Amino acid sequence: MSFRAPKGTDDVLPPASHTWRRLLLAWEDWSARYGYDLVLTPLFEATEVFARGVGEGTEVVEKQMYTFEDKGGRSVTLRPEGTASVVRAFLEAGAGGILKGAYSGPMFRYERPQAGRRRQFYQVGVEYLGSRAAAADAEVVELGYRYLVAAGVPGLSVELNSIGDRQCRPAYVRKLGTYLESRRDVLCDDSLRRLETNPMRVLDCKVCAPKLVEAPSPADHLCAPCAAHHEEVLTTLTELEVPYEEAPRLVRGLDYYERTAFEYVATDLGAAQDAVGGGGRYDGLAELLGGKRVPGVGFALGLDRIVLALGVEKEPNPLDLYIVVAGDRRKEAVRLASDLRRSGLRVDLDVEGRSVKAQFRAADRRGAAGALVVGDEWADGRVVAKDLTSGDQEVISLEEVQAWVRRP
RNA sequence: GUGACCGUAGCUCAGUUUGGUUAGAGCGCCGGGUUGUGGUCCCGGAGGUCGCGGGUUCGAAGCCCGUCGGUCACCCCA
Repeated sequence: MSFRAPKGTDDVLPPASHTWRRLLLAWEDWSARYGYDLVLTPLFEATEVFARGVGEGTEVVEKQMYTFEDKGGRSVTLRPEGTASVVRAFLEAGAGGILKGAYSGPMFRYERPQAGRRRQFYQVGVEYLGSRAAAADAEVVELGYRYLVAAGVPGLSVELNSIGDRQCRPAYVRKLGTYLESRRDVLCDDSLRRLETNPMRVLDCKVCAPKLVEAPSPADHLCAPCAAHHEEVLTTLTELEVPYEEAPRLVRGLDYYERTAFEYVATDLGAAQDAVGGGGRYDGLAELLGGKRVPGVGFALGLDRIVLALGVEKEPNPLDLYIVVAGDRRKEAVRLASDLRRSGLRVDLDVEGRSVKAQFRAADRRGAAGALVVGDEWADGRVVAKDLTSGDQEVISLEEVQAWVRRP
C-alpha cells in the first residue's frame, strides 16, 4: 500500500489550506455581492454533455477526459469544466428567465502534470444565463477582476477580445485561412494541423504568432451587431474602472465561445501556465446540447493557479484562544472551551494531557492570540489570561473573558 | 502523446568523483532544563526497505539493466 495521492492530484493540508479556506470564503462573499446564487451540479455527466458542449475537435474532449462506463453500461465523464454542466442543468429546469449561478469545486482532465496543471484541479466560476446584454459581459468580467484583486493576486491583467459570432466569423475564418495558406512556409507543424481543424488557434501559437503580425484580426472583422456589443462591453468596463488590455490574438480553446473572450493573467507568475482564469460568451452552447437557444456569459478561475500566483504565504491561523490545562482541571477546561466556542470564539485546547510547557508551545505554533490557563485559580472562578504577542498576563474572572478577548 | 532533469529521515540536502567498518547535517517533531508559562537558548530522543526489482562483486546508497514515481517544458488549458 502506497500513501501517495494519484498522479496529478494534490492533498491540501495546513498551513497551505489556510490560504484555500480564505479564497473559498472570499468567493462566497464576492459572488453573492454580485447577485450570483449557488449552483451545484454532479461531478460527472453523460459523456455527451461535454463531447457536444465543449466541442468534439477540442484537445479537452479528444484526449483529456476521464471517461468510463458505469455499471449500467452508460458512458459517463468526470467534468473537465463547469459551464456545460450548468447550462445542461438550466435546460433541464426549463431554461426560463435568467439564472445567475456561481459554483466551485474540482474539475478533472487527464494530462501530464506540471506547474499550474493538475489532473484534478479546483475552479470557481459564474454563469450568467439568459441575457444577451453587454452589461452582463461587463459585470462578469468585473466580478472576476474584483475577486482576484481581493484575493491578492500580484501582477494581474485582464485581456479582452471579441471573436465574432456565427454571422461574421465564417467569413473571417475564410479570410484568415487564405492568409495562413500564403504563409504556409513559416508555420510550425502544430499550426499546419490547426490550419485544417481550427485556423483561429494559429493566432495563439507561441512559435508562429510573431511571424504573423500581418494576420487579419478577428476584432477588425466583426459584423455590426458584434462590433456594437464589443464596444459597449469596453465602455462599460471603463466606467466600472476595470483596467483591461485589448488582446486581438486572444482566442479560446473551447468551441462554444462567441463574441466576448477574456483571460485573467498573472503576469509575474513565472510558470508557463500563467492564466489564472478565462471565460467568454457562449450564446450557442445550449443549442449544441440540443436545447433551445439560451445566451450566456461566464468565467472560471483556477484556484490552484491563484494559490501558485500568491506564492508561499504564511496565512494567519485565526485562533482567538488556546486553553491550557494545569493540574487536574481537564473537565473544567473542556467545558470552558465549549462555552467559548458556542459564544462565537475560535478556541482550541490539548486533550493529550501534555505538560503546561508543551501546551503553551502548541498555542504559539497554532498562532493563537491569547491563552487561558485553567488551574488553581478556577476555585475562585478565575483564570490566567496571557497575551501571546506581548507576553503580558493577568488573572481575570470568567465573566471578564469576553471583554479580555476584545481588548485593544 | 513528446522531451529533459531528478529519486537518501516529515522537509531541504550532504555522502556517489576513486564501490569498503554501525548512512550524516540543518530545519521540523517529541521530551527535559523551569513538578503552572510559548516564541530565544542549552541538553536529550524518536524517525531511514538509500523509490522498487534484478544483475556485477568478497562487498552496492554508489556501477549496469529494467521499472515505478516526481519535477519542469512542449502540446493544451483554469
